[in-house]
Amino acid sequence: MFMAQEEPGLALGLSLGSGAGHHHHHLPQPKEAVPLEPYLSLSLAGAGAVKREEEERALIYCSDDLVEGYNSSGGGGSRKKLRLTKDQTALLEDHFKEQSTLSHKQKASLARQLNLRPRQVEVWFQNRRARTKLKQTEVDCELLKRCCETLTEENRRLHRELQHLRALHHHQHHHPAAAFFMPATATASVCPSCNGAPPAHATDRPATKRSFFATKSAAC
DNA sequence: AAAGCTTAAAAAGTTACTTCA
DNA sequence: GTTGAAGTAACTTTTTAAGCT
Repeated sequence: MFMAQEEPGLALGLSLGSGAGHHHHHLPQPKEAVPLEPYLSLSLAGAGAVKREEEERALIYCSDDLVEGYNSSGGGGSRKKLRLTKDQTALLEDHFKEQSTLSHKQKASLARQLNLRPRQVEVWFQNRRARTKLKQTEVDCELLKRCCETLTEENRRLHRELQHLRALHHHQHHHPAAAFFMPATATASVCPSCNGAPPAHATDRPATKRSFFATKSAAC
């Protein structure tokens, strides 16, 4: 289903009517109200050259945004992109650490603090969640790779041991007295990487996507 | 109770822009 | 100055979950 986005131009028209009230979850609700004041980036005391440059960038973006919008579909102008300042990102990160999703109230409050639109805060959180997930997937992937390497090596070792035992068996068959000198090489009975734990699939139903890595990391 | 519809929110996927080596 | 890769803000589409009829 297509969801209408919050267009800056549209927001200007709508923002006169409704305030940023709290809405009930999953009930039809009006478009989120957007503050009328210009969206300026954070300006903090003692800003250095780099910071001033960042702020200027955000300022240019924001004023354009108010005047003509930034959607690439509009008026031939290309979509402009804001780079959030370090302070803005830091505050967003702080909130993300506490909670990876936001209520309407939290979003509005954070947007006010940062002088951003609620939509920008929302997008930042969406992207941040995606980055977190991607990073976790990479970690999981690395874990599985290592697990695979360990098991491959173990498999090789067991094959060698099996060959050795077969050779011994053959030797004993032809020279029964040699059994007294059999070395104690037959040691492996449990996968060392699983540390004796019963395999997850022995008792569980097929793992869901979400639970798969949880069981995997416990075993390997 | 079950089925189908509607809605908002989140996830997934994509585009466009910036920065840096 | 140019180029390509990486990072990310902003966007679109798809999926999910909940409420209602």
